[in-house]
Amino acid sequence: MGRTAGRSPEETRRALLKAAAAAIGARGIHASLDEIARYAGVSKGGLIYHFASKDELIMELVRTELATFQAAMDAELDPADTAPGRLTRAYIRAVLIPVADDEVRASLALITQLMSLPAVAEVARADAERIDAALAADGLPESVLTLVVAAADGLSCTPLWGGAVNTPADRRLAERLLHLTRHPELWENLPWPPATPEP
Amino acid sequence: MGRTAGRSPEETRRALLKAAAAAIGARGIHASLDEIARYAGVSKGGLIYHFASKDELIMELVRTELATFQAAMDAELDPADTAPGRLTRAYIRAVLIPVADDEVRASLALITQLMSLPAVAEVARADAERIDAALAADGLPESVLTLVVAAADGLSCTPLWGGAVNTPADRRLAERLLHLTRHPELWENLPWPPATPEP
DNA sequence: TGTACATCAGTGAACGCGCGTTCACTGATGTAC
DNA sequence: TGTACATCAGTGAACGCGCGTTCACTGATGTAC
Repeated sequence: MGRTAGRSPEETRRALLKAAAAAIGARGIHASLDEIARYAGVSKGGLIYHFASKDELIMELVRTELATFQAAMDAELDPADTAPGRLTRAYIRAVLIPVADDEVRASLALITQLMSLPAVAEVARADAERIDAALAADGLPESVLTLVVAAADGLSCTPLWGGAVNTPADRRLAERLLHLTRHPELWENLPWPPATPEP
Repeated sequence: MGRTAGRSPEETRRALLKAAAAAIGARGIHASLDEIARYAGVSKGGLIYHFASKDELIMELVRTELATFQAAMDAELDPADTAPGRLTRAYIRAVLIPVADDEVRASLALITQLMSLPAVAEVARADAERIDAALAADGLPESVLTLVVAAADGLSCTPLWGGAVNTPADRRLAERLLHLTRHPELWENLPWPPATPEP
């Protein structure tokens, strides 16, 4: 059989990426090409027509995932917000975007699966470095930025160990983190003990 | 050849687990049994004598990793510290134990590799639930516990995305988190805006 | 507007290789007498 | 204290299966004239 009627090649390609995300998230990085292809409604050969190798398919999947997070951050960036910390606020909101538990878990499962390939880890590392640099230039005091980013990251990676996500306590913490980005002096002016000197 | 002189079976077994941790951490969950066995100085058959299947080897590795973290927490538990939050302080110290960057990264790489197997994820989830329950009963106000645990988790999972670990800013944040567990009112009494009502 | 032809978007069988598992065998160690 | 025998702690070859990749082939689509 030749070209399947009723679907453009681009749609087939997107279906393959979506099937790859679902299969790899659910069954691990060793989900077979046959499985992925069948899930997208094509043969293994059809998959290989669009992505010359499994590596190519996976790298393309990674690029779309990273782009999706960047798009989420852009969407959370408030044009009316010009105060210091605006990017950090977008980051917190994007990281903690309230979606279904299962979705968060599936997305994390996919990412951890993908990260097991060194080539993927390298691409992700470069992307993380870019975001870190942008956050560092966002105008917040370092101590508050460190706290707020660490806490947001911590909330978002909890499901990695199987914990619950987006509990009421989590949401209240998120609110407070956002508040701190607008009033960093609250954190900085707490009566901290003197820092222990570096050895 | 029969039993290799100069090493007890228990030592061989431990060497195999150590080799498995190194190989899986470095080359992923698909590190071959042959590779692991050779690294421990035995044949593939010798490995299978100690662990009947790859699954059994991996599950044993998981159990030792979880036990190692529990032991680290126990070691950080200060017997002289009887104030509320003592367990939480041990948790923070255990999670952020200052070791070499490479070690942290290797350990996280191993864990994420292992977590890709559903059976492992289930065991880890149960263990995380047990620790969460213990922390919840540690006598700290929920809001402070949520903040402190999230921030500690966030600091410790940063290398997952390739970030730097244990920077001066990180260490200062860790000090402050520990301080907050002793003075939770500092956090609670900040002038927070009223919580947004649940929809 | 039909038609010939090139290219696109696949199919499905076959290949080959890596790897987990099985198995027959063996030298060292422990133990009963 | 020597000796026979069972068991332990392995070796290394072979098997078989899953899976990524290759390849010959094909019907649908696009395009020049």
